[in-house]
Amino acid sequence: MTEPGATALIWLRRDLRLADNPALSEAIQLKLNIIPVFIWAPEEEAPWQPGAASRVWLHHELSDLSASLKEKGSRLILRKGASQETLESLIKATGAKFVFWNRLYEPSTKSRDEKIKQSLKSLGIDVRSFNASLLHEPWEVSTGQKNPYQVFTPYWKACLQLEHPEPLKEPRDWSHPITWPSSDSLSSFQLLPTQPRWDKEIESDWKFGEREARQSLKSFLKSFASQYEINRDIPSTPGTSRISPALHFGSISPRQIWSETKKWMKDNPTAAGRRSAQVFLKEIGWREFAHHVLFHFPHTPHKPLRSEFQNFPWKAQPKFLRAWQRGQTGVPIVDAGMRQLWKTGWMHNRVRMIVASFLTKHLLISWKEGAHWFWDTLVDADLASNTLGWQWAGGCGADAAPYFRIFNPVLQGEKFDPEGAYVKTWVPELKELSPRFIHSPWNQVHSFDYPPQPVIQLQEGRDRALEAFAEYKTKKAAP
DNA sequence: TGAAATGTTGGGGCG
DNA sequence: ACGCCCCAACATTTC
Repeated sequence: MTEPGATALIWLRRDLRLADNPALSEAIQLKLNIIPVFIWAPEEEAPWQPGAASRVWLHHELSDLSASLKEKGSRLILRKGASQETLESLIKATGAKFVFWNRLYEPSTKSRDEKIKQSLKSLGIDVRSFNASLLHEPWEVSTGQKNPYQVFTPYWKACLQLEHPEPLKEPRDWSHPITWPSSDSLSSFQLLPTQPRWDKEIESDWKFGEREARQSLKSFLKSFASQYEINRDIPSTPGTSRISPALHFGSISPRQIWSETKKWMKDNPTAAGRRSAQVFLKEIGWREFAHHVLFHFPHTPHKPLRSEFQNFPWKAQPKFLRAWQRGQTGVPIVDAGMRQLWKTGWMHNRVRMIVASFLTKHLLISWKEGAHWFWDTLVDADLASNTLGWQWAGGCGADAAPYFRIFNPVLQGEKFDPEGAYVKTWVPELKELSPRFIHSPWNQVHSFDYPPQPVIQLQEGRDRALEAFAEYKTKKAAP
């Protein structure tokens, strides 16, 4: 290891993988000595620094990536501290002439990275950034009038017209520096909880790392993809890919998903299978759309995209909010979802829509409260998707559900969890109830340790929401 | 990626 | 046999 090649820092962030990692591959292509670096600086993403569940995921992801790098004779250099100073001190310590990274798109990370790029360039460093986490850069897709899209369907149509590059192969090997800079320990990041070790449930529920992510995509395609169109709405079945947390931290990339799914479609020419695969890819599309919207409307994490909702009179209702958070609303499918989230860091997508509608419509609590709770409890928390999803539910976002589209949690339960299997898994108090009453236990006399009535009567909540939204609309129209 | 209210149709019971 | 009514099933409109 005495080659005289120049050294590159590969600043890893949410691209925690070796395959399809353009920053890494480019540096290898240039025959540079590679120093992979991860910097823990959560305050730079405030107020949306990784939440508690997200940190647990990150811990395991970093641990796995570190092991994979070791197998390659490399290392993952971990550092705590401000990103810019840390990079500068690493440059000083290693003599690196190159700093490569893959882009992030949130308001905070985007402006931080731009600033760092300028400042490193002024030091004479060759700085390059790449696209690793989106099929299409947010600025590559625009309407006929060159505006950003605000409606999903035309957005996705436009995306489908574009080329989708193949993912990069995992590099076999590359050059290492002669001496390594020092690294902090992963435990010094303190990503795992201490007092109650609530992370154990998450740890046993998920598998981490790049290899596992690709494996779970493969087994999803093999076992579930052909039935995805139907099964994805049934929360008691493993019908979804559950790939979202891996996508967030980049142990898998959307290009890899796109490419694998397209391959699968070629081998599975049944009409139903093809349709299902397209529906699955459309979900990847929603993620892209969310990044597109956040990039062009960076205020949306704290303000509604549709500005006419700016002063909507959401109610505070801390008691109801807490009941919702803890899965104690007395509405079975809502409580089941909220408890699944609390326990495993994940909630089935169909149920996310139901609990979000219940919070914003029946309880008239702000979408922002929901967004904050999800941010802290989801292992797949992603600012773009979280913001889009919650504004969709609250009716104030891009391509949002109109205010009168209110989910009835009883009907949703009966439709998508007809036997009550999902409810019984997460609300075991109700496991003796028959399917007939499982979604509306208040209709049957029982003595279970479960709220005898929902926090709000469903009819009353629905009527109140319709009234509130309608009144706000007319007030806006004639101020 | 909704649900409820309202409207329409047609089969069958029944005087 | 006929017309009336009921209501389920489906369609459309409204929130």
